Amino acid sequence: MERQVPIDFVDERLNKGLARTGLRFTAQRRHIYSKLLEKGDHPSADEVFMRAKSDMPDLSMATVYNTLDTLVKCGLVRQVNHERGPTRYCSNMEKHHHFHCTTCNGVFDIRSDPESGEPEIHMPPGFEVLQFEILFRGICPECAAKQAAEANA
Amino acid sequence: MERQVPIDFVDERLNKGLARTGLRFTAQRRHIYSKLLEKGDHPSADEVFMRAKSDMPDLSMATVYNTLDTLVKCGLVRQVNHERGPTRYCSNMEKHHHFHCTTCNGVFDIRSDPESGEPEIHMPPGFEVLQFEILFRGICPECAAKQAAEANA
DNA sequence: GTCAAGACTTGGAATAAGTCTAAATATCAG
DNA sequence: CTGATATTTAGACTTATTCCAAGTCTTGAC
Repeated sequence: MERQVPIDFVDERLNKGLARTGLRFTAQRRHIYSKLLEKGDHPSADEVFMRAKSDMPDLSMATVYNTLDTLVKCGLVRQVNHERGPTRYCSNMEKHHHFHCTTCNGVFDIRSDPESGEPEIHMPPGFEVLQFEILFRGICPECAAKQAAEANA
Repeated sequence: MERQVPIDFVDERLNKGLARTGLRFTAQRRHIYSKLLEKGDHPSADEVFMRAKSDMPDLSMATVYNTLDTLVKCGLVRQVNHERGPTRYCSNMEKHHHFHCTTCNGVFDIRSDPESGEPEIHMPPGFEVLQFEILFRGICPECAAKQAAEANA
């Protein structure tokens, strides 16, 4: 299940992401990010902490939370919240969707078909979809109006 | 913003829902459910508590949590979790999707076009969509296999 | 109607997840 | 190398939710 992620790849991505936002490159950020990429699953902050701590024993939980937030801000990681419970993190930034198993609570990536430009979904075999929901994110009319008013002030 | 919800309507729905699962009709369940229907928004448990408590001062927070879970089980209410933060509740059970405003954190219902059978989405004017995600729920291959094995045992 | 059995509600204690704070440490530009 | 600033850390704190045990209400049987 473990993926070998070349450290240069981690460094390059991380550097780019951090540079974009003027943040610093640190050993902790590199370590946590590489742990996320290594196993491309959807761990909670707690799971990230345990995985990362085994190789970096002085790491603190606060740093894990800080770093995860940082990675999200840098656009290197997505937050995933589909249910009551701890936030999970997803290091796959390719356009994709999620499948949430209501039995084991697992989260699986479902990629949009990369061939076609269309948002065609290719559900991998074995997944039984009982329900789906589309979640839009953006700016609501009221907030958009406020922002427009401020811009004109 | 308040909707007048005829109490008979509340009672009928609630009765049906509870009957399906063998649960009892109580004053608290009726009260909380009618509060949810009255203002068709997406309140957190805490907000529900405050709204409901004003008319029913002895109501406890524990009952609000219990009742919300009960209503979810009865299929009268949906849980909504799109971000880190308290769970929200949605009493609109018609097929629809959600828009999450990243500025004010508000949640808005986006209905699937009811005319066409197609999952065509009609985004109301003023909403600026920056991103969207499809969330599937169901059973993953591993859990499905386990269930099948158990069924054959 | 009365009663027992079980369902429901309640307040408060307990837990889990995440945030905040202030001091120590690391990084970077010059 | 040094100062300015960003980052990390441990632990206290807050918030959201769950658990628990005692009391109350509902219901069906008589």
